[in-house]
Amino acid sequence: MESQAFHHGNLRAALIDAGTALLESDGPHALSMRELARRVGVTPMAAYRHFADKDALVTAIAESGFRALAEASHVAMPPGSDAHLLAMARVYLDFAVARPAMFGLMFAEPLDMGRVAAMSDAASDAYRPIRDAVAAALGPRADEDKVMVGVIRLWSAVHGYAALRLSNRLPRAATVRDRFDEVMEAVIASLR
Amino acid sequence: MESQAFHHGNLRAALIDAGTALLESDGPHALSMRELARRVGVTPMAAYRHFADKDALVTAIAESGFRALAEASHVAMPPGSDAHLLAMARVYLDFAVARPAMFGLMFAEPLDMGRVAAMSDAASDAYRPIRDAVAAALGPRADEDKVMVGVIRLWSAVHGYAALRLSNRLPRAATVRDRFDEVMEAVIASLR
DNA sequence: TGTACATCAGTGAACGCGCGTTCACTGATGTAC
DNA sequence: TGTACATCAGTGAACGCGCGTTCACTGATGTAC
Repeated sequence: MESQAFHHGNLRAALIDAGTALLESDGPHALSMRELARRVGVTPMAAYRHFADKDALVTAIAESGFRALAEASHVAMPPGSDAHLLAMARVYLDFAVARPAMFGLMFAEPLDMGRVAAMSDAASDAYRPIRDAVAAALGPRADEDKVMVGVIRLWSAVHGYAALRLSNRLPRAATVRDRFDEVMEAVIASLR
Repeated sequence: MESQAFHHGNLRAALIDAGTALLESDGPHALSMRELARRVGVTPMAAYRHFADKDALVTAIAESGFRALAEASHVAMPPGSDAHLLAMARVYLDFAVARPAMFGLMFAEPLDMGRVAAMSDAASDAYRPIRDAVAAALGPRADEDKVMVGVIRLWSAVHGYAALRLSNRLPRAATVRDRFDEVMEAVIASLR
């Protein structure tokens, strides 16, 4: 794929990929239209053929993060079991640890979910596995309201742990995986 | 305090205050040495008499946020009770909701706690009330390790809820205060 | 199968801007005698 | 109490930079006939 063609072929995807890489290696401040165009080997203005402005590109990058997270959340394991919930929690934490800048970007702004439809969809895709897993764990007798509270309890705990760990605000001893498992098991056990 | 004096008098504090205000009104991107100097009515270079560089100023602003949070965390209530823990959780959430940009800044970077001593102190001040409250709730028989796990469970839940709420990732119905109380009560009840 | 031409996806130069920070300086303050 | 002078806390002009975005353009592609 190194043709010198005038037409790039898949510039949109290439920009998002370059953005994802740059985000992780140099942080969110490094994300710029010019630098991404440079990395993809294209004129700054070429990006504007695919994104209305910088904000649109950044949003698309965050969106791709949500999609990756949603994909990783499909854990092959009997749904409804405690082990299933724990496995999903681990996926979430592992994602945050492996891609801290992306994780930060995804939750950085109150990205107006109404305005950016695709973003909203991607985020929902990430939300659904959690919801379904909790619903399965609580059993068919739990109504939607109970499921929602369960989701919030679990998600808050996992997200909070991940966020605090990334920002180095947790006591040292807490950052090893076993501590995470211990904490999550307690949360999960208390869910029903 | 509107003297036209050559010497400002308390430039350092004025810059931090202006930064706090600007942060909340215009977001973290708006924080700049030049703009803050402008707002305080001083030459851009004057700020460098008090801060080595921009990073130092921003860190000082985040630090002031931690101090404000720590101060607000001194809840007048019998320590050790569930109500005390719930009240502290509310303080945390209220802080995040009232000052979302500050909250974001405080946890934005893995602010190298070793490098910036004052920052580390301020963050510790914010941590201690939580720790003490959990220790009181668990009683004197709980060893330090047990307390730590309790702190992580509570803090993760509160922080995660706050972070998710600020980024608009929670289901709508979950954002009202009653839902928060419900969730936190469940967490607190399951602590011991 | 061949060609005209509309459309698509880039180029390239330029703009105005605000930023962090440098440098050399000067007015205000406070302390030693 | 008065004054010399070191130090402190600002000024003011300038730098170089990278950015987002504008404008007018041109080469490549693919479709209609």
